[in-house]
Amino acid sequence: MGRQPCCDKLGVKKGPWTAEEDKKLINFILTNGQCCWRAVPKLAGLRRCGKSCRLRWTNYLRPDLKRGLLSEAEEQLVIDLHSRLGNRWSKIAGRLPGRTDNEIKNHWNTHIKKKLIKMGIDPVTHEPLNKEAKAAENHISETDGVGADSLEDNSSTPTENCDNSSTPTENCSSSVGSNSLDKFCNDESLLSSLWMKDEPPLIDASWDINIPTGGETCNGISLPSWEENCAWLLDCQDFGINDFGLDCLNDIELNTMNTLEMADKTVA
DNA sequence: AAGACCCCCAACCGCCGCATC
DNA sequence: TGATGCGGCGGTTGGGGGTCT
Repeated sequence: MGRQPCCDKLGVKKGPWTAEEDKKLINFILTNGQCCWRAVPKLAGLRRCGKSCRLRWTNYLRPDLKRGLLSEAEEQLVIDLHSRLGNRWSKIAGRLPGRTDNEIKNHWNTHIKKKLIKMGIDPVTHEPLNKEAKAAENHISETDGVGADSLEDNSSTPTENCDNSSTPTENCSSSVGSNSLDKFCNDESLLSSLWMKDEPPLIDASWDINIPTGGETCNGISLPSWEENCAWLLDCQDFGINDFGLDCLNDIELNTMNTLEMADKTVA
């Protein structure tokens, strides 16, 4: 017997989300938190697959998301992490507060890849392109390696991952012929903060408990403020703050919103 | 002005790992 | 121990918008 599809294909809507659907999903999660995604569509009154709801929330609606292009620092961080982890976008995203794996993956494919090629660096191996032919010859004989896995375990420093890799993408980037990347890799304070043992996943932190107040930093990258994150939602012409059914917010959340509103008025 | 082309990114698809029974 | 359910991940796609001719 085959596996059941993740959702009942009949009557399930696909394609771009409407403002109305977003509202429903936001309302539901603000009220109930993130629980069983499969049940979310039904409980929230959405004709969507649970998977689709999860994706929409994590990639677009989550209030702790940073929006806009990746900064130079973030880009360099992505490059470095990719050289160590390969295409494990969720792991990479976990090191970039406010960024999603989808966003990083997209940015990699549309911007960074081209940039690296232009710089003469192979985006897969992070080796200089003219070395690729030689590297390919030698690669077959390289079978053992722990680089990325040991990184995931946070059991060693980055420089300790440089010896062997099971795949080209997991090679240490120390040999990359990019001055800026080398400079970045040699930023000990930044890197040490990235590879700290027992460091909790950044992205996985509960957004509704630790609402960033703005100006905070993580790994040297500034976190978005609650205000900034709400702004884009509130700017949507189709629905304003009340349309989200914010009456379902708890006191803390409402206080936060009120404080921000007051601050807005003060600044204005 | 309009058609062709390109770029970007939100969303989908299929697979995998883990938990549970 | 295998079947099943679920969440999560990474690859891919398609459509909208921008640019070029």
